[in-house]
Amino acid sequence: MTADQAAQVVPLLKALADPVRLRLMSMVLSHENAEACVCDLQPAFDLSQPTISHHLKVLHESGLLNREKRGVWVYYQARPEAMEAMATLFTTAGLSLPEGAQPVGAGA
Amino acid sequence: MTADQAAQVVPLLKALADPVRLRLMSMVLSHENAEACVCDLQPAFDLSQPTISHHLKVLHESGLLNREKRGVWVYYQARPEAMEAMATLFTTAGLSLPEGAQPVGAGA
DNA sequence: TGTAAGTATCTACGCATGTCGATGTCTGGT
DNA sequence: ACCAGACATCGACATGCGTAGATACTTACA
Repeated sequence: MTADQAAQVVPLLKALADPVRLRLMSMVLSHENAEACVCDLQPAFDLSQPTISHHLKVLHESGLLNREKRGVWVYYQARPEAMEAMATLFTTAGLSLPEGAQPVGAGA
Repeated sequence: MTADQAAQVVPLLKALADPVRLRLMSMVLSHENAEACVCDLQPAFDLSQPTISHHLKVLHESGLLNREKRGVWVYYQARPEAMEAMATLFTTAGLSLPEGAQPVGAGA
C-alpha cells in the first residue's frame, strides 16, 4: 500500500473512528432502504441536535452518506461504493493477512 | 449495533485512521510471516524514530500488533483475530449493506 | 567495564476534534 | 404574513493527537 493509497482510505476510517458516527452509520444501514432522516437518528443519542448534525456532516463529506432533502426532513443514505471500499480494504486489498502467513497465535 | 459494540470496535478504527499507522500495518502484513522489526519499517517514513515508536505502540495497545523482542530488535506481528474482526465488521456484521437495499446509486 | 546501536519513554508544543448554546435557514401550515 | 418545526451553521471551549528533541533502557560486543 502506497502513501497515496493510504491517504485515500484514511478519511473514511477517520470518519468511522468515532462511537457516535459508527452507530449512526449502523443505524442508517439497518433502516429501510439503507436510509434514515435525522429525526429518526437523533433520539437514540444523548447529544444535542447540532452535534448530531455535525457528525452527519462528517460522514457526508467523507463520502459515506448521501444527503437528500424531502420537505422539512433530511434523509441520509449509505453509499454502497464507500462501504465496498471498506470491505475490500480488509479482505482482498492492502490490509488482509496473506494466506500462508503464520503469525503468533495463528494456530494452523 | 449497540453502543457497547461500537465502543469495542472504535479503538481499532481509531488506530488505523492515521496514514502512518495504516501504512505500518500494511507493511507488517506484507512482510514475511506478517511480521517486521522497527528497523525494517522506519526507513520508509520521513519521521523521527520516537514518532514511529509511538505509532507502533498505538497499534500494539489497540490489539492490532503483537510485540516480540529478539536481541536488540523488536518485531511487530499482525494479530489475525484483530484483522478478522475488522473484516467481519464490514462484511457480515454491523456495517454492511443489507442485500435487498437499493439506496441512491445502487444500480440493481 | 565500556561503548555502540536499536528501541522506548518523557516532555512539550501546535493543531485537530467533539461538544454545546445561540442563531440562521428553509419548509409547511394557519 | 406569521408562526412553528427540522436541520444547519457559527463561535467558543476543553480535550485529544501527531510530532520532535532529549533522555533512558537494553542488548551485543570488544
